[in-house]
Amino acid sequence: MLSFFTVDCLIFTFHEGKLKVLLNERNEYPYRDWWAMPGYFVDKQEEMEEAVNRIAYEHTGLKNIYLEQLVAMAGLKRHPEGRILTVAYMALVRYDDVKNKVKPVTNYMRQAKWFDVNEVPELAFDHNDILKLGLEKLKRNLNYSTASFEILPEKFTLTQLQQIYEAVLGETLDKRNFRKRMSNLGYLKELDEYQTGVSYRAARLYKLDKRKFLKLFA
Amino acid sequence: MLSFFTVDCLIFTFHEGKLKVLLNERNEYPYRDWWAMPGYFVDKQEEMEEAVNRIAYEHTGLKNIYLEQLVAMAGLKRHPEGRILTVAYMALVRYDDVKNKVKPVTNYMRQAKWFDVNEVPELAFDHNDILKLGLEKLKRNLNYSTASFEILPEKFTLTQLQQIYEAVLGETLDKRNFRKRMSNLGYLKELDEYQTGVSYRAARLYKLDKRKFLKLFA
DNA sequence: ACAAAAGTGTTAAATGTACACCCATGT
DNA sequence: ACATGGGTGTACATTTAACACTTTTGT
Repeated sequence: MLSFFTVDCLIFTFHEGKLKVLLNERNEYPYRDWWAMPGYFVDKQEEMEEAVNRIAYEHTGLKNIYLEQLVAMAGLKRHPEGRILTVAYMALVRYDDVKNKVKPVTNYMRQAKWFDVNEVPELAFDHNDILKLGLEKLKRNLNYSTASFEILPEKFTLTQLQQIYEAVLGETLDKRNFRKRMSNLGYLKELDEYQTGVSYRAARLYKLDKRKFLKLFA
Repeated sequence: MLSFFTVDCLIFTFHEGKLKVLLNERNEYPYRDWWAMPGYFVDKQEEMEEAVNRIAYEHTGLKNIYLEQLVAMAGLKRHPEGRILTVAYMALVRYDDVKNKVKPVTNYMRQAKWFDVNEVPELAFDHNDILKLGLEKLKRNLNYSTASFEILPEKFTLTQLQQIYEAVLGETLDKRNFRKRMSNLGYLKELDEYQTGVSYRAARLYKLDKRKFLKLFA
């Protein structure tokens, strides 16, 4: 039994130095054939947080991702069949965990595909607005959240971390100052491991020290 | 014609050195006789932003206040008659503008009253949770928003400004450092006017220089 | 040997923090 | 004269910002 509101999922990842967002090609009216954020109706007897996880899974194949509320949209004209309120959620996933798994398990959606955030087409409903709000939130919280670490491989190089900062902030940063700042934060664990498979000097790998991070913000 | 979701308004002000929140005593079931945030059903053909302004007015008498979206709540048990989704908004008003005007114009609510944020009773629905989220948002944004200036008289003393910072952050601040920091921001206009009606040395008044503030954050 | 990215320090400026006393006003 | 809050400066520590070259590795 369907409820009278929907949830939408704004799912970001990071791959090849670019910030990406996961979109579905719709197979259902309205907006059939358009690209849209994964989203659907919440069931009558289902908590919204359960629904958003279920729907993320059904439309993308991704499980156990951490979704955080972003905004509610209720414009009278946002949906052609009359006002359908939607609550948008936002999540960050590691590309390596999911690269082969982004495939809808319902046929409401034809496919799921990663788009560079700078190359997103015109989307269904008000989804371009939601994306914009999501990017702003990402930017606001960059320094106070583990967002960058949820989106990177568990072991990452400082250059990868810097690329995320640059992609999210939309500006380039000084390498030395960036590294100094990150070390001073004290929650990066320097590993005795190095990148492999690159044709140049392999970079050292780092991990987030979650304990220290939490201590800092509690 | 009523819609199937509500909006709630979290309205803050500042008076006598304290941060206050505006609550209604309910005259309707459910939660008749309880205190609650001003809130009600959105009309079917009404934009949510219009609704929140209308409802704020009907339940408190306040007009033309700037409300910003805070969070959507949709717990299955939040409303005794089944899930009613609500979108909570947040506003800041000047006590001097409104002190004699907080009076409901509907009889859904018996009265509207300012509560010290530290002395709020158990509220209807999940309104205590919403209040907590609102206070956190206030704190997060304190340095990047005009919140403190919307809540103060247009002409204010530095001590009043400091009291807001202290109330919102929940800690005391050093007077000299606070004043130095505020002057350095460059968007306070020092007036040639002074407090009146106090039985001690009258403090100089200041205004927010909106132009300079906007330049700084755009 | 070349291409590609990794890695590394210093200096100057700006900002933040700790701290205590005299001043002006109304009663 | 006293009670009350208004108003002020200095020294030190920390953080930020600008800036360029050498090292390592794979091909």
